[in-house]
Amino acid sequence: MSKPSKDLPLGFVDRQEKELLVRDFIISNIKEVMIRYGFQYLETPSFEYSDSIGKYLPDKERPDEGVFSFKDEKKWLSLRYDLTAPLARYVAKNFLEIPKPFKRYQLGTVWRNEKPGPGRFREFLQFDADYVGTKSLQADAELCVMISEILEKSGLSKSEYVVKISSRKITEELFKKINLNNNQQKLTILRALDKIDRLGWSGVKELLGEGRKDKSGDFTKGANLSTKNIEIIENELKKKSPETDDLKDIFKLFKDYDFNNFEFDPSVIRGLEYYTGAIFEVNLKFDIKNSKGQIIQFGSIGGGGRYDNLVNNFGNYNAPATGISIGLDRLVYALMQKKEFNLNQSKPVVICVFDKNLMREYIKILSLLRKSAINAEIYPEENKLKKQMEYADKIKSPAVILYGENEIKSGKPTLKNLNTGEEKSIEIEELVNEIKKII
RNA sequence: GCAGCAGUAGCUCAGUUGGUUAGAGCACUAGUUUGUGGAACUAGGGGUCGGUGGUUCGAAUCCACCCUGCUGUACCA
Repeated sequence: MSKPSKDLPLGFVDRQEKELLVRDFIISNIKEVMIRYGFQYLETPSFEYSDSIGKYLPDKERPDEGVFSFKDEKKWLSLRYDLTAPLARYVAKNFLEIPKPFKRYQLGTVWRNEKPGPGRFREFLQFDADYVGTKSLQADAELCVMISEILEKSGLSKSEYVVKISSRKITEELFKKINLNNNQQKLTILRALDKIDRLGWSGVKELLGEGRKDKSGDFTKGANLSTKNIEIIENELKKKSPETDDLKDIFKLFKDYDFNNFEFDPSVIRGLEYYTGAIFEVNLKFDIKNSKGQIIQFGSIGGGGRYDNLVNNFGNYNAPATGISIGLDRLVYALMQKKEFNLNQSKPVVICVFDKNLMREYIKILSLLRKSAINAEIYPEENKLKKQMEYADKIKSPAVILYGENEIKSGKPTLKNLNTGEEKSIEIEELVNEIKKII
């Protein structure tokens, strides 16, 4: 009989305490900022009906790739791939009850059924803040300011990240200018423009024209634009300041907020078709390495934008909205390379067991310590002292308490400081004070 | 999906032009110390050499296919 595999499915990972503590630290910053900015906390389920999260199901055995799905009785269910679509569904469902505008934030795991890349997994934690029910660009501006406050609280300096901003309106006007109506072609163009930072203008121009062969030999079909139109696009997108009203307004607001860690970048596209206005992307400005020390194409750690029609997809309510999300695990991954976090939670003092018949005494000491808010535990069984010491050392315990034959006579346990190795004989009543000196 | 690289102990890796019984460091277990961790010393356990098939007297080593991982590229509502 073959044993169960200890491998994990592609793109899924175990996450250990060191990483989780950094993540918790960031989450606590997020919550603090969210409360300060007046966002309310929401949780929606992991599964939604597949059509609710934006996947249209063809008459096939399985829904399209990209999401994890299964068929429940008659309907297809899918694990959510982001938190924005569930929000739109929630707003449409509860439209009459919720405040307008509705500001909500959410932390939740999302799943994507696609090939994982460096720092990208098929299961990851996302943070998402949205502002539903207002067209005001003050909402968009505030989201950028807010995200930057979270990043800086979490340890990034202004020179280490930047919020890039563009607007769907820029490309729309561009399409008018070159008289383009073909939706498929528009998509191809947007995808091409999205790659400027990686491929540079030369690569992008190939993609706008006939196509591009990458170094792996794979050929990507282009948008087949004329040389003249490609030139128009290049000229428009090389402009250093925006000409659309929405961005002009947002930039004015940034000034009022005294926020300046942003960059106008018309190549920010974000692929998503539902964006209708401003688009944001949060980028790190330092190199990220993998476990082998190679510098990798890390991409952005988050982004968002205005999506004025998404809620309307679910019904008759009209709720313009704007939102931003951060991939928390990616942020943690990057942050841990940049900074030493000293977030080790204080480990328990270990009470060694010399004789299981003395358990009553050990538990007395244990209770005393725990009541005084000292993390403590009893080694679970009678064992060689060496074993118990090794255990305490392994978990980085600050101290052990020895209470055996020798100590029982005087009634005074020995407290051993595991950093210095120093041992002291101490009255039980004084243990708490002595331990507090150590930790 | 396409392409490049890789897969040898729990981890990091060595293994010569194909040649007996496949190694090292770290980790692990036991002991030196039956009441003392982190250091040292001694001993020990642990491998379908990613898998399957082929070439060969003989394969970790060569060939084919497959699987897995990494990196790039494509896609990402």
